[in-house]
Amino acid sequence: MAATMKDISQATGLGLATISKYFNGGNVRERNRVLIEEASRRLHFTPNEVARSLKTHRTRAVGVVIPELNNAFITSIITAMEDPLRRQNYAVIVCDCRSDPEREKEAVDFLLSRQVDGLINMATDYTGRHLRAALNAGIPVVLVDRLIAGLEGRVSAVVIDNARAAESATDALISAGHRRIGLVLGSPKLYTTELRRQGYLDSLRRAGVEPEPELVRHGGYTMDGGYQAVEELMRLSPPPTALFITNFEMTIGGMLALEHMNIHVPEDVSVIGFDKVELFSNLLPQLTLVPQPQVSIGRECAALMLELLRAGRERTDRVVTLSTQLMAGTSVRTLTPGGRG
Amino acid sequence: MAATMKDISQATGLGLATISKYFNGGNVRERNRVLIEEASRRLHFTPNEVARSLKTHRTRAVGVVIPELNNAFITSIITAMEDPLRRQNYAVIVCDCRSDPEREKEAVDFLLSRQVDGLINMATDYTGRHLRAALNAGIPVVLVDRLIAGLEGRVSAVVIDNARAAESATDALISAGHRRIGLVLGSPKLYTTELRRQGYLDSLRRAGVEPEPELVRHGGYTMDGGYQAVEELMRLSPPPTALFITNFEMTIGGMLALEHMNIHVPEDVSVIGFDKVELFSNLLPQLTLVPQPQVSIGRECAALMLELLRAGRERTDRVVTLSTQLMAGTSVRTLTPGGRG
DNA sequence: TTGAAAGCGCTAACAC
DNA sequence: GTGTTAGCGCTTTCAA
Repeated sequence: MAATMKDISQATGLGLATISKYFNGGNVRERNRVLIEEASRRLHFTPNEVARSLKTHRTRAVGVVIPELNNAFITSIITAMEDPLRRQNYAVIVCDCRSDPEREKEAVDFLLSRQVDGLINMATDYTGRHLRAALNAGIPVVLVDRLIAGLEGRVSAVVIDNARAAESATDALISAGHRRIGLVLGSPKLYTTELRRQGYLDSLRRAGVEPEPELVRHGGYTMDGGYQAVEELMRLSPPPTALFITNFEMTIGGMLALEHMNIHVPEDVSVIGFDKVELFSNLLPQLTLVPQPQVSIGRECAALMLELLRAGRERTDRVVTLSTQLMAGTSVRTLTPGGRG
Repeated sequence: MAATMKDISQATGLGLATISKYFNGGNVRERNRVLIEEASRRLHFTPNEVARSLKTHRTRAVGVVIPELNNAFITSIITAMEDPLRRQNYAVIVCDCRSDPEREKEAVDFLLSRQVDGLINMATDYTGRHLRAALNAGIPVVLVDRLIAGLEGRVSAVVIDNARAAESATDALISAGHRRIGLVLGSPKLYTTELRRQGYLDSLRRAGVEPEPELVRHGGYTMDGGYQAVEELMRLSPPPTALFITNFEMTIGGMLALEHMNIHVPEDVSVIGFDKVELFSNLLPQLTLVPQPQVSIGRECAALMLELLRAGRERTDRVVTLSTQLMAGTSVRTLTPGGRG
């Protein structure tokens, strides 16, 4: 059994309150400080966080609920947020819900029963039903990557400028002379999917290009989905002269599809991808893409959460929108004004 | 403030003990069961796990300390272990130490102060110093992927048969007629590195092939490291006729190096890789490799931990070794007996 | 089966 | 600056 403050109290002859105050940064007479430190070392004492939590009603734990742990985009965000949180002595409890709304709700309830001080959530359930209990409990919630309609003002969030990102990518293709631009999106209804669709459509509209439904495909943000979507797009007649693929996995899948179909980039088709994942950036060295700032997203999340936690009841929820910028590679070819074939 | 048992007690007119017993699966009169359930629903009551932990000295939390969260091999193991643990109502607290022994020790201490019931660790510090406090505290420790010399009998572990895996991969190259086999390892001294080296050397020895130090390189298990190691190996004269690359990242890096050097597989050089990561299996479709059973590793870890947790003080630590099996692709070419060039 | 009561290890009044 | 004490929400004897 580990040593308790009582043990330190007995060993030093000091009262419990003094020991407690010492461990909470209070002022203690130099002589007693030494006594306490010595006894603590000798008895391997560390304050029991569980007891502390019960008393203070704060666990110094934040729950993180994500759709999938096995995903480089997500883990790089988590890695980035873990650091500042841990530095403030917060434990991070990660729950992966496999993109299942049912499990997502279970995860939230589970975390609430563990009395986490705050919740960070890349939401699977776009209705936000799973968060109700957390909101009722009054703990701060920070959404990441995806906003939830109807929760405005009740939660904070960190997102990127999805619509603008998609718009400027499409703009780039249009200014290179492309008119027939294939779009590969994630699952319908997902926050990011819809905003990226919006940006694409806005760009087309401004350029006076009539959107063609057959050019828009859903690849479910998976590699297989991307593969299939690109394959289908390139089988159209005429095929698109350019593709905009809106996440990392689908971009990899799409590039594979092109390779297998023996279609060259950018000679036969121009491509703009999404996300830059460290490990694999070398795989697609020359791809023009919209990198997401995962590290900033993660840090911003942590900072926002810490701020909310500090503010307590008087907190003000807010949405942080990070901007992105197209990163030019050599995968976009400028079409000569004359022709298309 | 959330409802407590006291509230339920008042609402139902029952004693605290009865409520508690109900929530711990004890027998309660039917009429009271209904009362309790009704009141709990109405007041949104869930037992406060923190209070429970303080009383029972068990937090139902296990700490997981890993070198890096941003790693597909590791996340697939964690994903696999999270499931069974959560099903038993255990929280999983993951700490990533960035392969820094200092941070690793901090993570262990942090988790101990949170009174985790057990520790799962893919160790960075091969001396095991960081685990001392955990062992003193008497909580079960399960090592994953890497054993630590000197801790035998005091910890459990789940590993693969590294030496045999490397041996059979090398055997395969040797029976295909290769004698000059380049080996790309992780960092020296790491458990897996040394055993894989061992297996390679054993295979050569049995075949009567003199090992050549210049053919063994360390790529630090990173993609860049693999790239560089393979580049160096292929610049030797004569270059090796086959390569055995001992993890996933280095295999990707190595394949890139070969591509950039315009060296074809298997025409110019045979390759056996390591690890199979779902997302990217399609990238190297025909590669002969040694897949690690990440899912089994994760599940086995969870099962072992749950077993140790159940056994309490009378637990018996043990090491689970999972076997691997070479997965044939088309990246190994059989050399004709006559020639080498 | 149920209830009263003690106590897990700590914090925070409050009095000194 | 320090000590005394009540109590956080729960589990667990023990007696009824």
